[in-house]
Amino acid sequence: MPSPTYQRIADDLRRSIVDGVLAPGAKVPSRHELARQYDVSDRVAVEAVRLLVAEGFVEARSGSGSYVRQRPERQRLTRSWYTSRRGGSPFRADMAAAGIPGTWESSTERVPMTPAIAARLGAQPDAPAMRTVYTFLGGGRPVMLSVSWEPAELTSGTAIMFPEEGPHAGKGVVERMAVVGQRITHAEEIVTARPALASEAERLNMRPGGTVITIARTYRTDERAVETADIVLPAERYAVAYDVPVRQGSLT
Amino acid sequence: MPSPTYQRIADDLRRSIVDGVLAPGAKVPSRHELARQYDVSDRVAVEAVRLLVAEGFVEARSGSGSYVRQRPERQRLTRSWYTSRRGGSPFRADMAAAGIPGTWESSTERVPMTPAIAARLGAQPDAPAMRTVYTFLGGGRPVMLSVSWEPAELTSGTAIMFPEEGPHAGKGVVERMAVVGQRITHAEEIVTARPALASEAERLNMRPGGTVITIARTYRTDERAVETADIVLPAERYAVAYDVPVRQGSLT
DNA sequence: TCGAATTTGTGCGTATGTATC
DNA sequence: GGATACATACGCACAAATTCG
Repeated sequence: MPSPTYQRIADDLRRSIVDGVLAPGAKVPSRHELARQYDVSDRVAVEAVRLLVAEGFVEARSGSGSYVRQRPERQRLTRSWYTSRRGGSPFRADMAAAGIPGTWESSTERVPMTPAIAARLGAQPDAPAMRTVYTFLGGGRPVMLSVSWEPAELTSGTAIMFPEEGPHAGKGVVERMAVVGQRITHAEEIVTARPALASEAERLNMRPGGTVITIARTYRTDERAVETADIVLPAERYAVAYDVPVRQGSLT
Repeated sequence: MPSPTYQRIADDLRRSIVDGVLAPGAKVPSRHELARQYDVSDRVAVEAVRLLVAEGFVEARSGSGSYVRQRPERQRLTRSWYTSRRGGSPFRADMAAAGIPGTWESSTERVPMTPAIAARLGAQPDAPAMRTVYTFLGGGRPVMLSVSWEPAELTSGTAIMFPEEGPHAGKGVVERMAVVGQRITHAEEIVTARPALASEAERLNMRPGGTVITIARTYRTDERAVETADIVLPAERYAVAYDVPVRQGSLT
């Protein structure tokens, strides 16, 4: 069972691209040319190029041509405890490491928890929560989305009720929760990847169908979960770095 | 600028799927039916369904029909130090947690380091290394790939030269390196996601174009890097979990 | 500024092969 | 074996964007 023709053409072009024969920015043969070169109908050439576009190798500009995409360099997001020291935000520290000014916009609302969030926070479904929606900006452009949930029970009526208002704004969850006596000792982060939702792709300036990394983060004290967030970032532009301490098994 | 017809059809179907109107396993209208319903050519219906297939919402079975795919449940891979205790392998522990027997195949060769690997290990390019290629199996099926590199200088001529042979086979890097006096204290893991290479998709039983999570892991002592590995797993079937210790800033 | 050529995006109708039921 | 459905392919057409003389 031979590969279909459009696959074979796509394979040829893909190899040329990864081998550098077709450099980033270079023009991919137009569909007329491909059709001629491979002696096929123009529709087949269209399918081949369409595949490469879906894979992110090629960017097609209507009226102009199709060009080899330059993949952006991946920026590293450090997700370890020591970036949250010094009262700064981890996000700002990461951006600073890349020489980019990091800022964010947010809005907070009091809403009932969804069932999934309630499970993560160990609360009753529909328990009241403060939900804060963040858009993180690197150099003014949106680069990361996050939705954070805190049990209203913990913060209602305190100075940290609204995460991004008051004297503790922008200080990070660990310091804020300390204000109400919650001593966070660790965070759980569950990382995976999936296709971007249409709304996410639009907000993050991604091509539709691109993939995002998601991090489900839950901050905990030794007793309970005090905050959980869903973080979304474009997989093409980011990698997340963890430092995992290794304890030698002294009992073996 | 109205969306093209095939997009509109795909949008309708996608919404039906995520809303549950079309349940997993349900049959998607055939292209003839779609063409009739939307009063378009069958080619347009083909494009619409093809899009959903590429997005992973639909599985097309030739001769039978197109069906709503049920997304597999994500299995959690715990990547924290405490799973490596007790002399077992972290992978086997994770699989056991899911009730699946975990095994692996491997082969080891002495080869020079690639430039990228040498940089990760802090070695000269082309320095000799022991490279071990793993295929991890869950219930007999391949679920994870990994390529591990160790500086030959550390293990040459010792009992742990071949990671999967001898008395220390299958014990994990931490215990093996302890045998040659290397006390591993932490691991760095850099996580990201990208489209699967054709060879990876085939080995992992993924659909072509699917996305994989990659983990670049480096084990270190306090002095140096002693092992590094590239781990590849299907994003649809896995999530990786980290437990991040949080140190309260006592100096602030 | 205009207009022609090029290129992509989308669409139509048809045809053939093959897998499934 | 026949009906159905998907996969691939051909050839053509037109709109919109871009390029360039």
